[in-house]
Amino acid sequence: MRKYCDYISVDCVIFGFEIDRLNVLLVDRTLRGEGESDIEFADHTLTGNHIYETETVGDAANRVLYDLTGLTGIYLEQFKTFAHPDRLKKENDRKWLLHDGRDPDKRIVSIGYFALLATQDVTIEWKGRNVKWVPYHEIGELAFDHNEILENALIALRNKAKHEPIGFELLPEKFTLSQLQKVYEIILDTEFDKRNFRKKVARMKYLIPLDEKQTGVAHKPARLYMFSREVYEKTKKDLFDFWV
Amino acid sequence: MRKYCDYISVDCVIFGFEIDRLNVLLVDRTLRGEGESDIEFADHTLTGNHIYETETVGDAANRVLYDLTGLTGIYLEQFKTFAHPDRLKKENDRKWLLHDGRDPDKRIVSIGYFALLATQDVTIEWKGRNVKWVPYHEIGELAFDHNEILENALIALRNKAKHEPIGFELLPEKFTLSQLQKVYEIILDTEFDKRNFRKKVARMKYLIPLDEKQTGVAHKPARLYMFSREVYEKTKKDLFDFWV
DNA sequence: ATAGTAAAGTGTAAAAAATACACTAAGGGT
DNA sequence: ACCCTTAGTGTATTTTTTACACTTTACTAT
Repeated sequence: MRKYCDYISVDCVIFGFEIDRLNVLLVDRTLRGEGESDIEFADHTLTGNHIYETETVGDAANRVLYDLTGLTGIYLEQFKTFAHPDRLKKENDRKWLLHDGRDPDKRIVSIGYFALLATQDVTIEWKGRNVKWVPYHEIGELAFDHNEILENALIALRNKAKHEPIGFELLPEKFTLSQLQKVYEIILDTEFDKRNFRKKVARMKYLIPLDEKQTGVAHKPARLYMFSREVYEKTKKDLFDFWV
Repeated sequence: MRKYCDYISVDCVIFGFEIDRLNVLLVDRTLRGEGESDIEFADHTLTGNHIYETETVGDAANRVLYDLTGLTGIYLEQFKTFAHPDRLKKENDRKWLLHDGRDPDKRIVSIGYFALLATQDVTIEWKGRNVKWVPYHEIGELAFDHNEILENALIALRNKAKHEPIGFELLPEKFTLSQLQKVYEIILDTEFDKRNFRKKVARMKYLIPLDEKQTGVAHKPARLYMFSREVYEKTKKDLFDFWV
């Protein structure tokens, strides 16, 4: 059996977009005592794990993602590493570490990744685990230093989204322009004018209009679009955005 | 005496700009045998060190920077973490690790930082160490995985430079517009039209023109400018650069 | 003093992009 | 047939980008 490296871990901030919300996949940790309703302690954490001794960190992040969602090939990006000497020294942290059979005194490096996917891509059967989608703005205090990791993930996501077309990763393969606009409005916490937004994206050749329309909606169905990574790679200008 | 944490290290890619070159501060490692000119093995590495058991990673990076340059308050940014299981398994790596009294079989996480400063800010007395400036394009094969770390540092620097005003960090406190233009041309490996560049930066209020001119040049002396971080923080738009 | 030289500094016209703004079209639900 | 909801579209104005070449200034060498 493969052994874990007991001082390197990955934490994945799994973002999932849904209609008009940005969700994060959290692990619901509830320890019960003797009686069924007798909660000893409860906490939420990001998804994460130690890495195997011979595994790359990227592979470990993909493994965590797969174990919790059943998905592969998901957009995943390393954004920051957390190694503060006191990062696992909050009130309950010691309890959880002991409960997980980890050495609570060991200094653990956690390498942060964020993942992007459409909430509905995680199917019911996987949701049965002790894992759940929580809207970003409703996330309270998390165990360990996971609030800090989460904040940094959102900052990284924002910065990336401003300069590279990754909003698509949060949508199903086929999407409408209104959905795309909403993704950016939510990530960047702003609003765009519909006509100007469309004028702008119309210039991006990697946004492919399909001969297909939305179905099952109680209003004029919108045209569907796809993102073409190939066209993007070919046409992206290595632009000097300059500092503003 | 403080103990090192033997599995966490920082590597600093220290960029220094000079006239029309981007330099990197490298450690010259040459081991001699019995005779003085009898080189056993020689290599170059980035600057780095293990972190102390109770030290933050950022403090460790600043410490490395201080030990090698005597400078404090330098622009420093974490850009990526390297933890591949085989990252210290090249030909000579084992020799160096043993030579440094490190366990060659231990998997070591290295957290990468890049630092920006003006080459001339590193004074002669510090240069006496086994450390030297090497122009980026003249850097050959480095020990360990340091070429990979270096490449990633440059990519991170480029991306950052496109979207945030950090070119100033590579210049002395007072600089000319031509120097600023050169910095960006070198970092981004491109050329700008002088008039258009000036028109563009003229809009940035945090670029403060001084009532001072260059001295000691054999041509029309240029006006000097300063970067005002305060004005920048106040006036920066949280702009949607959008993806191109 | 004069001429040479090296980089500084400056303007304009044309094209492209950003901004502000409001109505009609289409389809499903009742 | 009517209503509800979202899709989809155009124009005028301002701002930004782009392409492009000559004059100015201070020092240097004679």
